[in-house]
Amino acid sequence: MGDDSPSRRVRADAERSTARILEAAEAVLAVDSTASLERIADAAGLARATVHRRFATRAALLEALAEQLSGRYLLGLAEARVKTAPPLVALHRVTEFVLGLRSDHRFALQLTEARTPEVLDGLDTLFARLRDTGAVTAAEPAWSRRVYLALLCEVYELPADSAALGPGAAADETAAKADLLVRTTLGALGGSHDTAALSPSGR
Amino acid sequence: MGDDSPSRRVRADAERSTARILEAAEAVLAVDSTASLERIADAAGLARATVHRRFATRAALLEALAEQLSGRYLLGLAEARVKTAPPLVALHRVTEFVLGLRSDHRFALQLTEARTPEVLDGLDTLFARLRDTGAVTAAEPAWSRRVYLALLCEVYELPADSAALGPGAAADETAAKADLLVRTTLGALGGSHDTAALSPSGR
DNA sequence: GACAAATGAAACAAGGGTGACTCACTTCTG
DNA sequence: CAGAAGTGAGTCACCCTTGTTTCATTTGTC
Repeated sequence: MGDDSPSRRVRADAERSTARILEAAEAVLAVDSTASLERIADAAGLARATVHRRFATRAALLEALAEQLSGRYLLGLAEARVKTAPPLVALHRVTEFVLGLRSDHRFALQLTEARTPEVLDGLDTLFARLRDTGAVTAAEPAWSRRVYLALLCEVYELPADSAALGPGAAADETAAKADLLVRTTLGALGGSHDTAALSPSGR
Repeated sequence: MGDDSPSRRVRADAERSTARILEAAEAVLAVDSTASLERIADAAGLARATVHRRFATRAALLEALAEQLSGRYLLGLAEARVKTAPPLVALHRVTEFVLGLRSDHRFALQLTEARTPEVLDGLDTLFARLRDTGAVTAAEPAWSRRVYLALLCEVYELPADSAALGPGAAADETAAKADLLVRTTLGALGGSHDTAALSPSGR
């Protein structure tokens, strides 16, 4: 799916343009999901015609964007060893990974096509394992996943100096947010509050 | 603000039209917030011209819609005695009231103008009182409010037969959802899990 | 029943977004 | 350096939405 036959070469700056378009699209659409292609092109520092050359239609651009976002999430799930690592550890790792992304998650999660079945399945198996461990009371993984994602958006948009993050949050914002999100999610889902065993000494 | 001078009479069917427009707008815009006025008019069973007669511009319609929604929330807060009743009871009452509304809350909460300062303040004082009671650990009412509203959307969209609602949910769906939401919120915010004292025998 | 209010249908102009195309120009790559 | 790939700027047609207006018709209300 990557390189073609040697006959047709893809120039380096063309790929750079594509990346810049996707980047700009994510930033602009996060603010206003109805923004015109021209505004996206401006944000990317390119002409609108160039956007059309990369992505034939607006829908194609959105699709590519969704695919990219889904890919990032999948990578995070894989790196966290969602299926094998101790579920609490995996949850923490996924959370830190996702919060570390520059994506605007409220936008990303609204993008229907970004919620790939694979991503959802990954989270669901994680929450199923958390339930089997007893870390979570909620029976339905799908429900747990929804709660987690909803809280993810709220935590993500939390200002860095919020008191909700606890003391010393400025030191490592992402870690503090991950702690808060894990704690809040487990509490919401009726877990036994043993999260202290996770955050303290280790890192 | 209701009746005018006797000189100008507002016919009954006109008010009915206005109500139908707002109703249809809420339903249609909840699905697609960029839906055209024509689709709203169709859903209301009226001509687009009539919509324009009631609301000069699209913005005016949205504003009226937001005002209506905000009014409903304010009514719920008032009826729950947010400022005087025992906070846990008030929280439960607000929740039941809001879940009983036919509004699509995910849409309503996205509608910026519907989040009136009054509504936000009402919730914030409620969560401040919950914190003072010890029912909630989270220090910042604003954070508690955000968590509550985020979970509200998820609970609201939960299918009636979801296992997350627990046994016997079909009996009174709204009550079951309210229980779930209160329990989940208090858990998320680190409350002492004494919610059993609320739901069982009373109602 | 009479009068005024309200509506439906239709046409209209204005504005904006999308997508396709051309052509001159710049920038990579071999 | 030479040719090909990529880009910018401009134009064009098309469609959809918004907002306005007109006129015949229906519907409340007194």
